[in-house]
Amino acid sequence: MMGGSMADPLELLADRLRPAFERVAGLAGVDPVVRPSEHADAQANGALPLAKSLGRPPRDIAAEVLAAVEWEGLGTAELAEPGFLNITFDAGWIAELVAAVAADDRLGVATTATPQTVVVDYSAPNVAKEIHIGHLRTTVIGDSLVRMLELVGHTVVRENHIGDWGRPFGMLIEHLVDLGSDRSASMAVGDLDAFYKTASAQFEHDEDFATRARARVVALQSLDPETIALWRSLVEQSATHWNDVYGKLGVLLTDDDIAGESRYWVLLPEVLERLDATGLLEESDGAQVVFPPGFTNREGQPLPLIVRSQAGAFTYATSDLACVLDRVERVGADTMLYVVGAPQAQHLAMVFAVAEMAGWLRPPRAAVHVAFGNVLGPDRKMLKSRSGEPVRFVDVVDEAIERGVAAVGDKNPELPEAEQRAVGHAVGVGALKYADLSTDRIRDYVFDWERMLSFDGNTAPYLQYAHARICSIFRRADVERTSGRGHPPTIAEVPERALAMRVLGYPSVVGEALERWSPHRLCTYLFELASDFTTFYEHCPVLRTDDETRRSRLVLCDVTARVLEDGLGLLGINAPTRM
RNA sequence: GCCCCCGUAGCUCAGAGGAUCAGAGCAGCGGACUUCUAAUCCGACGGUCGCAGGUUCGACUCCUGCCGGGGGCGCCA
Repeated sequence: MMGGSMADPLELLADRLRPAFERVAGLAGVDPVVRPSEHADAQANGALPLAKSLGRPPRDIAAEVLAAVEWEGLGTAELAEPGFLNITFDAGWIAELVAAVAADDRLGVATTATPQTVVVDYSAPNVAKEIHIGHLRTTVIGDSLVRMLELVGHTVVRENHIGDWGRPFGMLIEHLVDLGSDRSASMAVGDLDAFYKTASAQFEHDEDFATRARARVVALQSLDPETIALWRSLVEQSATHWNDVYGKLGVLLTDDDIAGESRYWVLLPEVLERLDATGLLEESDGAQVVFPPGFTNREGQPLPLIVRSQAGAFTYATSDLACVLDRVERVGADTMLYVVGAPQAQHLAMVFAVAEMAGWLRPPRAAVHVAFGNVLGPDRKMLKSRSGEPVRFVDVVDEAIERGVAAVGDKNPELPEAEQRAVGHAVGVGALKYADLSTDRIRDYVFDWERMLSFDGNTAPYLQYAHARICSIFRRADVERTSGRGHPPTIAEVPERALAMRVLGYPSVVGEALERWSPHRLCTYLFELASDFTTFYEHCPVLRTDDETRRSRLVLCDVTARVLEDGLGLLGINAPTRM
């Protein structure tokens, strides 16, 4: 799934060293273990692990490799004890690579040699329920993965697995009926949670209502036209609500991506039949179950995946299995990503295990749980509103935008008002998304407006600011951004070299982020890139220097800004040209 | 009780293909604005990488056991 690179000096170095290591070792497939180094541009550690198997001192191996490699045009290498090779690249070589990247619309990011169809399951709000802070991570992480996968050339199928089916819909529809169809239209703008709660409370306390609700479930499942119409209106009005959030947030999901539970419902009997046909289905306490090996319950007994309850109802496990079948057989998915919270790990592991047992999920076809931790409040507990309710997603996005606009207006009051709003929107939403994406997804993270909106440190505004400064340089320079592309810059000063090297690492980082399904890898890189740029900016005048240096540095500025913009784009974050 | 995840500087977090990785940002301290946007930069300070063992030439990184925090564990999704 790697993105791959055409210009990463570390990869090119590894390619150059590998044959030498293999020759010296007399083995194939030797890893030269090339890494960034503090003592040079790169180090090759490959001699160390080889020492034991070859029974030779690592320094002898390294010395032999050093002698066997053609260094001309690439750089110089030194041997360091006990067997490292420290490599310093020729400035001219780095400059040529930068020129190649700058001339490339893709900034060196190659398309994959093995394009796949990848289903990305993310966001998953519920019909007639408020979309809340708990949906932030899945939405933002999933969207970023979609963008990265598309960039490297995979066919991506977004699936928004909304909760739009099941028992609760009896009471929800009955409540809608009670409100009257004329009032139903206003539900979307009202409080969805209030709607759900009222229905739920009435279900518990009003026996008549509960009876109607139960009957309504039956009507729904027999696809009674009137009931379906009511159901559809609930779905549509809820969609309006979350589409509002998606729109403000700048998320790719549309109504076309909706693949809710209702879609899989018709496949449930087939799931059972097919499980039965494979002989996996067992009866346990009156329920139909499958026992995937390796899972135990409280008593240490085998833990079943229940696909049909005692009462004869299908479960969400059945639905998830149907989902696997659909994605494999209809969509033709090679890889299925489930961007779902970490607590679901066991459930998903069991579903995947059963799908494998049934032969629906044979390697290399793979299902991956892209798990993530919680969003925590300042008290380090799950973020809640003051009333103890989950925080509404729309409120968070609105506040982010408000804060972003306020910050921009505060820092740059000269900006025309319309631009202040647009830039503020990008800054606020960027800050929100970046705060979420920049932490290793498996961990919980602490939600903090102050920190995410700070212009210092590893934040979106800092990256956006670096980008805007570069754009400002070009406005002042009054030259076309494209003018220097393809011309090798002069790599003389330390900050120029550091910046150039960093730029060249972009494709590998995209590959790494995809390999681990971890956008935060890309965030770390972009922060380092922005830091390298500001150091360069402080120490290397671009405009106030001789023409030749100016031309050279503008090349670095241009390519840096493009990597920043492109990288932020992969995170779903806009890079304004002015802040 | 069993299983999963997390534990790195005062705070928030990187680093997990073993070695030349003890890192960044923030806060605090000391500097740098007749600016290419100081929304920034530079410097010093700051940690027995939860604890204890083990494997190895070498462990923040791998293994085992503890401790602490969070989560999951049959008919809700």
